[in-house]
Amino acid sequence: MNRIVFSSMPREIPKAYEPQEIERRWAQAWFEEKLFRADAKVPGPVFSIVLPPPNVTGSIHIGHMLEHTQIDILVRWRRMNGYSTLWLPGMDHAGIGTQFVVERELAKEGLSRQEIGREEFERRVWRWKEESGGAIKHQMIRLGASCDWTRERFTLEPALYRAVLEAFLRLYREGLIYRGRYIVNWCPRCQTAISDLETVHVERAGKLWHIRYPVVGSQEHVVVATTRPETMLGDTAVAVHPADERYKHLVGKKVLLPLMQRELPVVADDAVDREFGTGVVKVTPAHDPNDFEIGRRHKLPEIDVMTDDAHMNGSAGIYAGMVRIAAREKIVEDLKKLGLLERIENHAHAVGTCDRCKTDIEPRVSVQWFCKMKPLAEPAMRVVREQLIAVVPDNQKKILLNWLENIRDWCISRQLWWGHRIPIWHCADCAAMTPARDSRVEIVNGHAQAASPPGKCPACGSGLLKQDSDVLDTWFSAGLWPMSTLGWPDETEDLRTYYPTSLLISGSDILFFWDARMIMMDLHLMPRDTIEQRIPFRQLYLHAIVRDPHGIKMSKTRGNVVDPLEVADKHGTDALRFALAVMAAPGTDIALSEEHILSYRAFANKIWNAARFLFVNLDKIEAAGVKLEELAAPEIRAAAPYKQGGQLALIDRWMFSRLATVTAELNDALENFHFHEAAHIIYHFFWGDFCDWYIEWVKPQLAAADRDAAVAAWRNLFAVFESALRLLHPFMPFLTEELWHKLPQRAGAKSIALEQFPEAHAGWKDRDAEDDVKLLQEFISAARNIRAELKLEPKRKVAAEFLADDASVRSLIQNNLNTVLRLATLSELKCATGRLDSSGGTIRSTAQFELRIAFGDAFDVRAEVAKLRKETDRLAKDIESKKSRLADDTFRNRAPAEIVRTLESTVAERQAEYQKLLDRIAQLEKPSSQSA
RNA sequence: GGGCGAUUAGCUCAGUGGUUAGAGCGCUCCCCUCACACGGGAGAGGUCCAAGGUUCAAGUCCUUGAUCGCCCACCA
Repeated sequence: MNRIVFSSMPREIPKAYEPQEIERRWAQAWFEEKLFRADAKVPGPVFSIVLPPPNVTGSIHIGHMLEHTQIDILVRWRRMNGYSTLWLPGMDHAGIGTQFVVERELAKEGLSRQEIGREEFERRVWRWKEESGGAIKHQMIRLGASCDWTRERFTLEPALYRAVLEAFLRLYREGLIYRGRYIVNWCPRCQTAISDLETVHVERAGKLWHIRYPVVGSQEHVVVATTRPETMLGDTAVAVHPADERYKHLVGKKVLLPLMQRELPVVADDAVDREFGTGVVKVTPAHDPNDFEIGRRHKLPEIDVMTDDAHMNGSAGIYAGMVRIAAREKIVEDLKKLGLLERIENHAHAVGTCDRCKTDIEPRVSVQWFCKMKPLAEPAMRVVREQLIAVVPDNQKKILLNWLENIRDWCISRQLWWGHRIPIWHCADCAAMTPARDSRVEIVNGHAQAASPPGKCPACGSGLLKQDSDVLDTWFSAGLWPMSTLGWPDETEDLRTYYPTSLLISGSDILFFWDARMIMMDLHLMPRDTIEQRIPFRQLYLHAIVRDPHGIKMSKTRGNVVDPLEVADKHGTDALRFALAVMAAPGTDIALSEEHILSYRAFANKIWNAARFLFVNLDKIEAAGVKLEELAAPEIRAAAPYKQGGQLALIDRWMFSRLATVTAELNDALENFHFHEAAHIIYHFFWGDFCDWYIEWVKPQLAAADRDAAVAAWRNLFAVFESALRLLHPFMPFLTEELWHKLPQRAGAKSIALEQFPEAHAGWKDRDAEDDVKLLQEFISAARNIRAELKLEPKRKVAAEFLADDASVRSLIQNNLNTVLRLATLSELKCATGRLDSSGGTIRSTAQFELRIAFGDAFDVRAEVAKLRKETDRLAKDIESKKSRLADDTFRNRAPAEIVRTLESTVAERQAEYQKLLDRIAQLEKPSSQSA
C-alpha cells in the first residue's frame, strides 16, 4: 500500500463511480497488509468485540451483512478515535445444522451417514467446513469487515476443545452437569435430543378425541380427551383433580386401557385442569412432559412405545412397526369399532417441531446429559439488572430477565457425530462414569481428543472403558466464545487485554441461545476477582431482523434471500452498507429493497463527483500558487480553517461550524447505536451543506483574481472535504479509502482507516455564521421560488428588489451580493425603501425580508392571489390558536418563561407576515378591477 | 395463556412533551449551466389507527379498543 502514498493527484477521474474494481482492490489490500491486526501491547483505551461466529452451514446472507455492517461501523469509528481495537472473527461448527446439510448432500448420492460410518462422515463434514468456512471468510473480506484475521477461530478447533473440556469438567465436578433419564424433545428425523429452545411450537388445527376407558369392576367408564391417541398405548394411569367431586369415588380404582387390556390406576393430581375436556387425563409418562411429572410423583412406570425414528415399537402391541401417524389412524378406527370413541372435536393446539428440520418433535424419556441452570442464572440476572451489562434496546432486558427467571435445565447432549465429544468414560463392567483427568487436548488423525482419558475404572478397576458417544450442543462451545477465542483457560495476554469485551452485537433471535448462555457460563467460569471483570461483554446491542421488501423474514426455503455479494457487485458494498445503516433504527425490523440501495449508490456517486470537482480544477489551484502536496495534508488539517489575513469568510465560518456540529452529532448517535441517525446526519451534511451550498458558494473564490483569497478558499475546501471523508469512512470504507489515497498524504500513511476521526472542535461552532448563512439561503431560495413560479427561462437573469427592516439584515444581503445574485440567478438586486409594489411582480417574504421580482407578462394574478389566500388562511388559523394559548393564564403561569417568550415573538412575526400578505392581496385585486 | 412491538405523506420508514411533523423513493413543473441527469432548481402531498385521560402544552406519556406482526408457554 505504500506505493500509493504521495502519488500525484489525478487531474481526471471517471465521471461515474464504479465500485467493483476499487472495492476488490482495497479488500485484498486490507487483508494482505493485515491492516486490522490488533496489538495487545498498545497502551490506551481498548475496544474489543467478537464476531458472532456464522454457522459453517453455508454462506452469509444479508442478515449477517447488517450485523457486520453495524459492528464494522463501530469498530472503524472506535479505531479512528484512538482505541486499541480488536474485532475477532471466527465460525461456529453448528453441530446439528451442519450435520443436517451434509446428510442432505449424502442423500443426493444415495448414502446415509450410518452407511459410511462415523469416521468417514466426520471427514466429509470437515471437508464441507473447509469449503463453507472459506467462502464465508472470503465474503467478509470482500465486504470490508475490518476484523483481525490473524486471530480467526473455529469452535471445533483443538484450542477451543480444550476450553470446552475445561468448562465441562468444572461444571461436572461442581455437580452442575449431570446425567439422567428424563423426558426430552426428540427429533425422529435428526435422531437426537434437542433443547427446549430448538423446539419451535407451531399452531395446528388438530382434533381432540374423546375415548372411553371402562372402569374395572363396574359398568361405568371415564372419558379421556387426547390430541394424540397413539400415545395411549403407553398409558400407565388416568388422573383426575383431587378436589373434583365428579370423580372422587374413582380415585384408587382401576380402569382398563382399551386395545392393550392393561389395568391402569386412577390417581389424583393437582396438575389436572378440571375445566379442560372431561377433567380426566390419560397419563403417558414416557411421551408427554406433563404426564412425565405426574408419573414421577405417583411412581408410575414409563413405557416408551416408539423407536428412535417414530415408529411404534414392541411395547405397542399389534401396532408395532407402524409410523406414529398411521398408528393414530388405525387406533382411532379400532376404537370406533369397539364403540369406545365418544366423539371427535376440532381443537387448535401447538405442536413442537424441530427448529432445524421442521419434523414433529416426539417428547420422549431418554438418558441425556443436562446442565443445571438456576445457579448460573442468578449471577446473570444480577449483572443485567445492575447494568453491568447494558442491554440495548432496553425492552430486550425485560425479555432476557424473564427468560432467566423461568429458566429450566438445559439438555446439552446430542446424539450426533459432529461436535465436541462428551469427556466421560463408561465402565463396561460396573457402569461407573469417569471424566477425563484434565482438559489437555491431543491431535489424533487430525482431530482433537481429550489427552488424558481415565486409564481404568476407579470404581472396579476394569480397563474396559468407553467414551460417551454423545456430543455437546453446539451452543455449549459457542457460550464460551468470548473467553475461548482469547485463550481461556490460559491467562493469555489477549485475555488480559481484551476481556471483558466492550460490546456484543447480535440478533435478538439468538438472545437466549447464545447471549444469555455466554453471560451465564462465562460469568461462572472466568477466573477473575470481581464480577465486573467476569462478564463477557459490557454492552449488548440487539439488532433488527432484515426482511424482504414485503416484510417477510428471509429464508432459503422461501427463496427470498438476498446474497450480499450479488448486491455489492451490482451497486457497490458502500451503497449496501449505507442503506443498511440508514434503515437500522434500533428495535425495528428492516424491509430491504433494491430502491433503497440505489439511492445510496447515488450518494456514493455524489461523493465521487465532489472529489472529481477538486481534481479537475487542480490546474487552477496550481495557478493560484498552491503546492498540491500541501492540500489536505495533516499540517493543513491541523491549521484549518485557513484564515486569510486573520480573516475567515462567512461561508467558511459556517462550514467549519457545521463540520464541528455534525461531528459531535455523529459521535453522539454512534455512541447510542443510532446508526440511522448517524447515516442521515452525514448524508445531509455532505450532500446538502457541503455540495449544494458550500461548493456552489465558493466556486467564484476558487477562481478569484485575488490570489490569497483563492488559496484560502482551496485550502479550506480541501480540508473540509478530507474531514468529510474521514467522517464517512466508517460507513463507506472503500470509496473513502480510494479517494483519500488520491489526495496527498504524509509519507507512510497506510490507510484512512488508521487516521484520526475528525475532532468536534467546540471553538469552530459559530452561531452567528450559521444564522447568517441560513438567512441568505432562505433569501436565495425565495428568489428561486419566484423564478420557478413565473416560469422564467433559467438562463435569463432578472432584476429584483428587497426590503428589510433590520439594518444588519440589509447589510448582510448587500455584503454577499455577488453570491446572492449568482445563486439566485439575478442580474441586480436593489435595496428598496417604503413598500414593495406587488401589482407588477411576485413577492416572497419571511419575517426578516421581502423580495420582489417583477416580470409582468409571466405573472398570473389569480394564481398568485389564490396562493396568498391559502397562506393567509393557514396563518390566521395558526395565529388564532397561539393567541388563545397566550391568553390562557395557566399557560403563562406554568410554562417555562422561554416557551412563552418564543411563542409571543412568533405570534408577532406571524401577524406582521399576515398583514403583509393581506396588503399584497388588496394591491393585486385592485388593478384586476381596472382591467375588467 | 402471558409478554413485546408496530399503526405518521402514494411506498418504505425517522421523529429526545414545546415554532408551520421530517427523510429517501415515487409524483408534478423547469433545466443535459464548464463535479455529478446516479445531477441541479422549484413544488404538490399528512384528521400522526380510534376513543378517553394526564398536562399550561401530546405524533410523543397513561388507559381501553381495533388491526397487523413477533417472542415465550408442558392445558391433555
